[in-house]
Amino acid sequence: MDRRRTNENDEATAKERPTLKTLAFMTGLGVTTVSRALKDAPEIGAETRRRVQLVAKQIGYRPNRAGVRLRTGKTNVISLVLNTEHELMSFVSDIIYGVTAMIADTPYHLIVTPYSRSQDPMDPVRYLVETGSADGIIISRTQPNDPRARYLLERGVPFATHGRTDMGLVHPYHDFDNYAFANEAVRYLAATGRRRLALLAPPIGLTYHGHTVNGFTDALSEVGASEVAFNTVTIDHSIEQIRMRTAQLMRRSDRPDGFVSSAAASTLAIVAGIEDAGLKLGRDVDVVSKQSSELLHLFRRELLVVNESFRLAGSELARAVLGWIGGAEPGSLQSLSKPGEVLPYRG
Amino acid sequence: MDRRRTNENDEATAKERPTLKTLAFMTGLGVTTVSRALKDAPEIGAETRRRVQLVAKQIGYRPNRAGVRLRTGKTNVISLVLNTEHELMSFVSDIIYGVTAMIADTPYHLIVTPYSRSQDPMDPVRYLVETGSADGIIISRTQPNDPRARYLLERGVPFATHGRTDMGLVHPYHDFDNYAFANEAVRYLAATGRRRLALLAPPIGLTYHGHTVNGFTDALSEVGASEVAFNTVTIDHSIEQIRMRTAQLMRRSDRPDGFVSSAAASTLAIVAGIEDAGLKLGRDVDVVSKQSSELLHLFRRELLVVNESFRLAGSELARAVLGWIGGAEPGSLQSLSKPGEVLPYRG
DNA sequence: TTGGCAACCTGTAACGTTTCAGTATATTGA
DNA sequence: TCAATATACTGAAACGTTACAGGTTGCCAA
Repeated sequence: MDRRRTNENDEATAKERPTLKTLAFMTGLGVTTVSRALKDAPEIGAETRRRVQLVAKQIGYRPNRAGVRLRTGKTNVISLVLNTEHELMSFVSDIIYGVTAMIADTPYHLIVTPYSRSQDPMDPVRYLVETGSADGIIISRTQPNDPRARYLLERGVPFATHGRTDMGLVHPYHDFDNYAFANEAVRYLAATGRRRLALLAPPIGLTYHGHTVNGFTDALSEVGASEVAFNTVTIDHSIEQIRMRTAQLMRRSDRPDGFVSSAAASTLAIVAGIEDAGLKLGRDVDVVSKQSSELLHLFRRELLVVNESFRLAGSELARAVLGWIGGAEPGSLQSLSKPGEVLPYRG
Repeated sequence: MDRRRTNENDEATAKERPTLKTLAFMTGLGVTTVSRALKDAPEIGAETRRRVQLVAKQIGYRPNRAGVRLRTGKTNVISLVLNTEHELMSFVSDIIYGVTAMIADTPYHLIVTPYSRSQDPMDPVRYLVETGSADGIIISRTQPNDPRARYLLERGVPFATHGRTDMGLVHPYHDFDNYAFANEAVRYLAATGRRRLALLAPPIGLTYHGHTVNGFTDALSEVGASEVAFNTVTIDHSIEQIRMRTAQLMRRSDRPDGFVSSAAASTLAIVAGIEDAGLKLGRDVDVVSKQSSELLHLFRRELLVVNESFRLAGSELARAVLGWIGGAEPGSLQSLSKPGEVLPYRG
């Protein structure tokens, strides 16, 4: 069916959505002039410009996205690429809010492009590039040698990564300083007398796994504490698995007296495992955990927390992508968020 | 700048993305024929049809979204409208996954359209409709008399609501049976001897506030238990406020011995408040709570939970919207999800 | 007066798609 | 044999936008 408007002439009191043609008719100008006037082109007279813009505002003109996109290739879309199995709930929610807050006053829309375990993480990225579905892309779960980043750089598609790469290539990113987090967590535990520490790390393969492990081990040797290996699970594992492994670990004679945990949900599992083994948090063992919302202290007061804002990450990532689209240098669009102090429960 | 391709003729080994014109050249047919062949139009010869489709698949032809959208008005977009202040974290994450899972094998993209406290909830909906930005809309935080639903029905825009309305108008929805939830929660508590119950309800104004309250009060009179008013806070309030109000309540002599809570995060606050008052969960008071992920039992084993799947909600809402777009009767696209049993901690 | 030039404006074409109104060829009915 | 009809295909136009290549004025210098 053809959805063409019934009033072929735009003279009728247009109930239809106004277009450049409508504006051209109303102002008595050509569509070209109207188009340029709306973008403040210098070859349009100042008075005409103001007049066109006034009328446009009055009748609520909004450029047709499909028209612009077809003609220019510009989609005015940012895509957030998410793994549907392994992203943290709080991550998804907060990063979306961060991104949408940043693009709120722009013409950009946010589309969410998912991929699942069964798929190559490259799939959604390739899809977006090949179909020209977005002007900019945000990817998470960044790897040291990340084929997605490499591919996007090759294609010249603006993007930003949540987490850094380590390929000698320059691109926008936002990252939380997980080295500092793990380092400070260890120091804090050591300062309270804990000497045998275990780390529940991010999944191997992601860049911040390395950062976290390095921060952890560096601090261990600096404070003279030792590590109790706990690398059969990562924060990608299920609650049940982490809990079971923790309980297992805590029943050994060489059990740790301190944990550093990279994710809040995993921390719930660690604590459950500790208690399964009949031990008591705060007495037998301390746990320092990252969290993105203020829930862990409700869970157990004895927990020690470090806050990481995913909302900030979302905003920064969106800012970076928009900046790149706007012509800024990719190298100038990198940010690293420092962890705050390790926080015990405050009254 | 004009981004027109350098090879004006499509004869060159097209490094560019193939279009109908490319296919037309390769098959020796006209673009019209190609277009129709791809949609299995009956007036195209069976052999030609197969040939075109084969070539299209071979070279990876994908219709240009902007072209289709400009010509037909079809956007192939579903928009999820979210409140950035009050949606639950788990809700956002799971509903997005549910929706994306359902639209994965369709040409649809999901865009997230946010609105904040300061805005009229109608704003994003009006924006979407006026700019024709989506073929279908999913809205949450549904009200008994919901102006968004009324508006979308008037405009004939396909949509589905998370939660029901009560305006005598028929439209697709998915809802969790919160009446049954509250009812069964009360019965369970009563069966364990609890007699003075408090309800932490959804925010007044949303339809499921009424459902929940009704299920609660109906069950109260059926089992002969009494209500302890707890309506100074709702699940929209902050953790701190709920906690404080709970503690306040629990210090009164006529304190409740059972709670029904409509959201997991709020339950954490309730428990904290209970403990602030020096009381013990499971001994002095029991709490039945909805949850959307299996975390509450890690938090306190004594909690009693009822599961609500937001992922299911996302899938069902997407299915409903797609169904409406596909021409199904709105009235046939309604679903109500029954709560499972109240679950105590299982070893 | 005229040529040159700046300032301001305009028509046409094109992006990729679908619909409309055909055309050409083969097939049928009488 | 010829017209009517069915089958298979096609060109042109249009959706709304922007880039290109102009077109008019009016003014100034020569």
